[in-house]
Amino acid sequence: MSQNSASHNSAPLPDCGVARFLLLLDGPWATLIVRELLHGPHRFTELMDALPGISAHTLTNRLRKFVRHGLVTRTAYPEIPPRVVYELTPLGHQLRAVLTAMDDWALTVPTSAFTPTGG
Amino acid sequence: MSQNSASHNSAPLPDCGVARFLLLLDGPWATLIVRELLHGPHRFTELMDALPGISAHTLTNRLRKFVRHGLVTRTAYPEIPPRVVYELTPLGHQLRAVLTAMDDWALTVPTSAFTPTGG
DNA sequence: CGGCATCCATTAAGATACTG
DNA sequence: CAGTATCTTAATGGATGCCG
Repeated sequence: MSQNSASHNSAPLPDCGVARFLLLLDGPWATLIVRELLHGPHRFTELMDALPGISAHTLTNRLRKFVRHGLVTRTAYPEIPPRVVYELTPLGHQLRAVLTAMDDWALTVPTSAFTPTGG
Repeated sequence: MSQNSASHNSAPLPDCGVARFLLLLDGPWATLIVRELLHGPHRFTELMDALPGISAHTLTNRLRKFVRHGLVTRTAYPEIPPRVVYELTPLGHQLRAVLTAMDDWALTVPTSAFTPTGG
C-alpha cells in the first residue's frame, strides 16, 4: 500500500493541501481529539472523559496515528499505576486555525442545514 | 436513525461546531468537491474531470447530500443532451475559509508528517 | 490505568452495467 | 450527458475481554 491511500484504490486523492489534511484528520473523531488536545496535555482517560461516546479502541488508533505523523507526542511515566500523557506538537497546534474556521462556519449555518427535507 | 448519527451508535458526536462541520463534510471526497465548486459552477462531468479518481457513484452521493443540506444548488436544464449545473450556495461559499485554513496548515507540514516511520 | 486483540456493524467509495 | 442500481472492498469505529 502506498502511504497516501486514503481509499483503497490506485487513484486516490489529489496532492493538494486539503487532501493532505484529510489524510491525517480522517474520520469524525480525529478532529475532535485534536480539538481537546488544543486545551492542553491530556491523559488517556481524560480524553475518554472529554469525548463522550468514543471507545478506547478508536481513541487508541487515532492517537497512534497522530503520534506516527508527528502531530502528537506520547509520554509514558513508569509509575504505578501507569500514566501516559498526550500533547500536541507545534505542528498539531497549528491546526487550531482550521478548527476555529470550522467552528466559525458552523455558526453561520442557520440550523436548517441540519434539518434537511429527507432526513 | 437519528439525523446526527455520523456513526451508528446511540452516543454519536458532541454538538460543537467542529462536529457539525464533520457531519456534512464527511469522507475524503466531500471537502475536495467543495474545493472545486469554490471556483464556480460546475457541470457533472466537469467535476468528474476536475476530481481524477472519483466515481460517478461517489460524486452523485456527495452532491445529493450537499443539495439536501443547502450547501449546493442543482439546476437541471431540460435540453438535449441534458445539462445539470451545481453551484455553491452562500453557505457553501463560507466554507472557503475552512478550506484555506486546511491548505495553509498543510504548507506548514515539513513533509515529514507524510513519511512516518511505520508507514 | 492504559492499553491491545478479536469480532462485528456501518459506511465511504470503486467497479460495472444500465437508463432517460 | 447525467445519472441510477447493485455488488464488493476497505476502513472507521463500537463491544467485549484480556494483559502489564
